[in-house]
Amino acid sequence: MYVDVMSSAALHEPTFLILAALAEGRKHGYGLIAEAETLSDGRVTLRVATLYTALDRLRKEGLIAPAGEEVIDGRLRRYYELTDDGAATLTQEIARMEQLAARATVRLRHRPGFAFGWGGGAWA
Amino acid sequence: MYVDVMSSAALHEPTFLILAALAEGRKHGYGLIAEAETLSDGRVTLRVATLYTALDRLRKEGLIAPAGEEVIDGRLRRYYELTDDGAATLTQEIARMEQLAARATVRLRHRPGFAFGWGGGAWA
DNA sequence: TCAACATACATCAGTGACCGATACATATCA
DNA sequence: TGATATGTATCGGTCACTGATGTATGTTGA
Repeated sequence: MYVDVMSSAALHEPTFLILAALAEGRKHGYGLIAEAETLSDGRVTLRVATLYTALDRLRKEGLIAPAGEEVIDGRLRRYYELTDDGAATLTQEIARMEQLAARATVRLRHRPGFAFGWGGGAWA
Repeated sequence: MYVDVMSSAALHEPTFLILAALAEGRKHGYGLIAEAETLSDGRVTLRVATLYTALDRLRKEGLIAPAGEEVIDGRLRRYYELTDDGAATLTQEIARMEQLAARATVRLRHRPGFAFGWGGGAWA
């Protein structure tokens, strides 16, 4: 299998959400859309075009793999699951995000004219 | 000024690095390339084409602003700085990344067949 | 009963951020 | 003097994402 081990290209958000959603276990297309919405607190709605092209691409890259088909209520479901390579990539991506977030936070605190209320910020 | 407050589109890595690099204070083009390289541990080299198109776009969006020009050793330097909107966007993006990273981590731990050694992982 | 809606699959053409290549100018170094 | 580093900037190509569209079945409500 051909795996670009040294790839450092950051995952786009929809792609990340697909891998993260599959981390729990196998899911089918529409299940992934629902899970991505949950993961992002409703911020991101996976579009079908994005989903199916991403699914195809990730399968070719060996990050996910088909995991059976079922017919539920007369409707076909195609399942996918994370491969070990996919889990490794996701792990790497999480580490990248955490490190960048941490470093950006430090720099923001050092910002000249740093203020606690910069207008429009919601601290929940 | 027109600001898309509810924008939920994730920043791409180069764009994020530019904003994060500017969080410390004003910087010029080549300074940003160096800072982005530092921030990403040498993983990401900002390309000039990416840099200048992003600088233009971010300026139009009001996230950064020109912050003076200088001539050092006969070479022109154009400086940029974060606007308050830019700092707010960066803050929001950091929160998004941290939340997604945390949630993805939880799901990965619940992964069926979860193993500690999945091949190729470097725990430093 | 039949139209509207939800579930579930899929494709096509357009957009926009990113990137390799290229260009120009000045300073330094071998 | 030719290569390398710093500094600016543009052009055309690639590719992930997206809006629109298509097909099919099951459910819900007037």
